Amino acid sequence: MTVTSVHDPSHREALWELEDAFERGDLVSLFGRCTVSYEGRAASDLGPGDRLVVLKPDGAALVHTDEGRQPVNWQPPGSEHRAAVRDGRLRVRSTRDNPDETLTVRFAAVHQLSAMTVTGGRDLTLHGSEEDLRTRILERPGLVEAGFEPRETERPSSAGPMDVFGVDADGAPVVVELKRRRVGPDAVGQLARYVRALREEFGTEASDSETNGETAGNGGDGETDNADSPEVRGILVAPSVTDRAAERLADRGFDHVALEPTPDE
Amino acid sequence: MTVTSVHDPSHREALWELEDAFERGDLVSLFGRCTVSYEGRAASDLGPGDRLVVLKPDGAALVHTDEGRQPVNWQPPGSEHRAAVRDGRLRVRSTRDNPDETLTVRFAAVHQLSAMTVTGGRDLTLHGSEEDLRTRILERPGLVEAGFEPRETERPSSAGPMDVFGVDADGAPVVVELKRRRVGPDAVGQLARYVRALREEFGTEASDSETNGETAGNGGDGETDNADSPEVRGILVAPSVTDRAAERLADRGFDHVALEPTPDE
DNA sequence: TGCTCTATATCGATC
DNA sequence: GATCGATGTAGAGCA
Repeated sequence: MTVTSVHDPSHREALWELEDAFERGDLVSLFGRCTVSYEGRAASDLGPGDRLVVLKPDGAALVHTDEGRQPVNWQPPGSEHRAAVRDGRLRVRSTRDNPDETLTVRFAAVHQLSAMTVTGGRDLTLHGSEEDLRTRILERPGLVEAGFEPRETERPSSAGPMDVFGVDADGAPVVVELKRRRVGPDAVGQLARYVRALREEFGTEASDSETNGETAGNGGDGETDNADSPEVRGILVAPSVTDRAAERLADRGFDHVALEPTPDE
Repeated sequence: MTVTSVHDPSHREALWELEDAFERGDLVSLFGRCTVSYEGRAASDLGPGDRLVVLKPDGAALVHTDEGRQPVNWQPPGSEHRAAVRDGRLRVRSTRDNPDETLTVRFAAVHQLSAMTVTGGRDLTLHGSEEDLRTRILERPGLVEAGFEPRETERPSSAGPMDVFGVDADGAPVVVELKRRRVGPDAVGQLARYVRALREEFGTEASDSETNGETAGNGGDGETDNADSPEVRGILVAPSVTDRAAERLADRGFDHVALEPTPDE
């Protein structure tokens, strides 16, 4: 059997089991009444109470109460677990460097200790991510716009790599920013940086009159020195946008295409 | 004992224990070989392997492998846990609405099931940097205000102990409330309670026109001799404050001093 | 409820 | 190692 389990062990018993489990590289689950203290980038203290402590062989440590998705305290992978008995009580300590951080759990009582040697897959296949959205657009560019032709993904620019770069039906360059979910104004800012970078790269001659029928009356106030519609277009592809984001899109003359990462059924 | 624990239970046995644990509002830890699937904003599948499943009475569900700080799959608080035996195997499902999401864990074998009735505190005091902030201020009172003199820390009052108590250049009493990070209106309320308590304690003439007296014009810097200014001053020391908090500070005639818990480099 | 911002964010890719 | 961007981010504050 790959699982060892002790109920209401003494502190010293718990220590033995813990050390064995560390040795074996087991995944440890520890129920008990304890206090927790953390010192590092910040610091925290947690008074006595019942908690679940998880110790992973990769160095991760988690302290969970009965509430919340997040652990109340934790240590990331790469930390080092040590256990000891101090003043007759089990103490579990997880430390790491850079930054120097220490998590200490002091047990008043250990209710249950279980350790499992883990076998089997740990690779998750996730669908519906931004990666899926990119794939979907590259396979069916018409979803973005009739006549859109993707030319490059992760195309570098002075503002960093853009998600998709291509040309529209008129041959005008298009920057496409992909978001897998509803977005706020920050995404518009990101798109704007790419577009600005490309305009600078292309020299930004003001030849224009692309007659973008859908750009809702690009008012004269927003742009710094581009009096006419931009040579480089920006399209934000996301399931939806916030009101504020829509305003900023309109200000800059960008378009929004409503698209989910995966087709709806 | 508040902990129940079963080793290598049958699927039906595990089901009973799980249902009892849900009924009691226990925190559940479940070791076993299982597959996991998730459907919602995205979708994912995880093949057979040994994992630790945590089920919380607030609806949170976590699936952990032996690696990483993050659960490989999860459900946030507010979800609903259900357990059943299908095809002779234990199935745990956690669902929520808005968005509609379902997490399903199908067990090939349950190695260990533990459930604990949780008692005790769950409130974490993230104090560390505030301690640093206090130290920093005590060592360099001028950071708060020119001429400020700390007199006492954790000075007791009817509203509880205040972070720092002192006097300003004019000898007026000052309550300093420390926060290690950006704060909202609640911190202003806390500061106000301390100030009110001190005013009562000092028997200060009831110039409690604090709500309408001097509003914004007072704050600033040259509070050398404001006849209207309250006898007891309040200063909130925090890296930054929300807009709402700033309004309340102004309303009460308190000051905000922007200060990080630790010096910036 | 929805929106915005912060986090001991975590995590991966890239330079 | 440092920085940048995505995340089923989670969680708090605020309208």
